[in-house]
Amino acid sequence: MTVQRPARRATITDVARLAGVSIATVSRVLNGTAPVADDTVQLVQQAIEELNYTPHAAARSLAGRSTGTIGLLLPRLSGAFYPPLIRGLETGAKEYGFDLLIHASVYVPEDGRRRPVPLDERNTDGLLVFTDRLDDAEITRLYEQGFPLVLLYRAAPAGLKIPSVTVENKRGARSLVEHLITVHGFRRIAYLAGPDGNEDSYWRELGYREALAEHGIAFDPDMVGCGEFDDVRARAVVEEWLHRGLRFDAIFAGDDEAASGCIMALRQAGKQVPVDVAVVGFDDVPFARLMAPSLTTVRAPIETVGEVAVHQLITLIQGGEPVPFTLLPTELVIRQSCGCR
Amino acid sequence: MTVQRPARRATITDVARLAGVSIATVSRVLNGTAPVADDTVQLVQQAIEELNYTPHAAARSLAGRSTGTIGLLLPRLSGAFYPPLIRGLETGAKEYGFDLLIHASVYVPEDGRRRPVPLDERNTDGLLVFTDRLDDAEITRLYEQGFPLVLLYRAAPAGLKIPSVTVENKRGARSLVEHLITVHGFRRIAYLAGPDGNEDSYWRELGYREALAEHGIAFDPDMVGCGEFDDVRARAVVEEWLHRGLRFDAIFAGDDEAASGCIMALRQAGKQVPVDVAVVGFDDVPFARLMAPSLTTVRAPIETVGEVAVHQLITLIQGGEPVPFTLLPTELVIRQSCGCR
DNA sequence: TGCTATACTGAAAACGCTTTCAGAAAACGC
DNA sequence: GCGTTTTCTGAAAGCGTTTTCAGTATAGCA
Repeated sequence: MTVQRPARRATITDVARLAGVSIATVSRVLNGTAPVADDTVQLVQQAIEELNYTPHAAARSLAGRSTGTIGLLLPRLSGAFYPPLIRGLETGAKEYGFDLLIHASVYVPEDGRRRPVPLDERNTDGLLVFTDRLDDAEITRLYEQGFPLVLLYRAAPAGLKIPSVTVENKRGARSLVEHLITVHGFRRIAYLAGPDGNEDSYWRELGYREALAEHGIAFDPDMVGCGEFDDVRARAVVEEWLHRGLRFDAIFAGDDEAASGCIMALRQAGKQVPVDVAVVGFDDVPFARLMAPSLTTVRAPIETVGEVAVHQLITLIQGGEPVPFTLLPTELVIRQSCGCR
Repeated sequence: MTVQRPARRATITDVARLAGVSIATVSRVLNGTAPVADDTVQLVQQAIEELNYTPHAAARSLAGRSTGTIGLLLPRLSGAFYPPLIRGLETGAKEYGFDLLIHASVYVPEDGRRRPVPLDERNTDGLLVFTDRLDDAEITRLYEQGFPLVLLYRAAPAGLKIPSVTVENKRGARSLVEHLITVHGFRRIAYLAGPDGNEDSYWRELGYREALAEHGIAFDPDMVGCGEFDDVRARAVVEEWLHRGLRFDAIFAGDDEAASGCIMALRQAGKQVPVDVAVVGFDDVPFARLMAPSLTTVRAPIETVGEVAVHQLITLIQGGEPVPFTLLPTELVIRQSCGCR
């Protein structure tokens, strides 16, 4: 019976002492980096078991080993869009035995100076970058250092060969708006853009404009507002439109989240969707089919994006050659909010 | 013009050299742990600026400083339930200038041995524990070590004074089921439990049973299935019930996620909600009001749970006295899926 | 049998930081 | 002007790992 130690976490030294070997040996059995005699392995493993030892991640990464962890940088985590993405990432990470550490950068650089991101080359083996907060300078630095990076829903800064994975935004948006025009005969279609500088939004707007042009409808800047892919923002914009007396027979809400905001605003104002005005979204998040009316949207394979991204990242980490650019197909999903059926 | 260094990250030594001081001094201006002459501070800050230096978190935590980070341990991250929770946590963390690192433990201890959790006392200042994966032994160890811990939606293991925050599950469930009974006259009400061992589920079932008993309805074990708070699981269970010919006029789905699964199963089978069978959920996640039919449920202040939890944790971190147990009130939200209006 | 390659092991340096200790310089009190 | 604080600073130890280097047995081979 040994005396009860203070509940201090066991270190490699404790293990070594208990097993009667040097810490170097313990490290070796831990990592399998050099041959160790079977008996010794036994001893060490017993000691590890007994002390309930786990290596100190910080120390390990300090000493320059891999961390077995990949990081995800997000602007935020609220919204129906993220769960499927995360699920895809989890699936991918799990498959390769990596841990996923997530940082939602809630910080706005209010005081002018941006706070350092707590996830970087020193505590992860690679980074998935979704946020546009991480500026190009930081990305460039990491890239030049050879640190594995994969970009989600955004293209690499000019000149950098960083793999990125995204979806066919333009094509999806275009077919969606074309449906509105050709099937339902709508001509006054409003668009709710995403956050400023958002690439998804940029391409979706392009698809929207192309569809308009294709069918001889003039683009009217008054018909585009900024819903920021957010339900409350979108709601406010639509309320403002209504208040202003803007006429439209359909709204392409930018994404599903914003679509739900539109519907709430319209309902509040006594308008029926889709008979008075049609509303369509983008993404096909899980609740889209459950909404009243069920939402016509574009299915973006969000979960697949996650899986592919992790796959690319881990390929990179393991020294392989990743696919530089992945564009996942989108698919029109006709339900009722456009006026069908 | 200095020669372009390899894109190696600057260390404290680089800063010290550039500023012409010792690393100790740099550390001091960084942390304000001892008085430093104004001129020296200037010099050091200039050097930091120039080298774009950020301290190495791992090294810092190794050397025994606080990390400015709190960790969140979750079983998973997919599902409509999490976004509001996370939003609350983010709000709270931001308020105190802490970073939030999230680990969704996707790992099942398949090979018998549980993998170490990558978030612990060595890389965070405190931990929010949601998952039931983290076993009592580990919790106990951390607790005895004096490490700040707050439990979400679960009570502390016997004897440990760990603050926990949760919602009035029993009361909410009870009033929900009573509504079904007294207002709509339902007698055959099925219940979909959550994952095994889940405390929320335990209390909700208790509320369900109490309501039944109160109104002289016998509890029938055949009428409870396991939906695991998951839409696809719930859907499967309801399909199986239908297949088996189980009779029920209402389903209390355990949570909103499961409720949406129920509705899909029923719709698939040609049953109308709520005229053929009523469905009610729990949580009032954002999409509940948008569903068709809109979901009668119990509003659990998920976001508030997050905020309160962070608050408690940070109180603990800063050496204060936290509230040992917080029980947030729930509120019945009547919509249409129960048959009202 | 003697020599060499191989299996195994430990000492010690290194990773980037914080902190203690002690010393030097400046300020203060009389 | 002299002792005594106080302010400021640097050297060095230590945090828990990995890894290099230098061994010492042991096995293999002629």
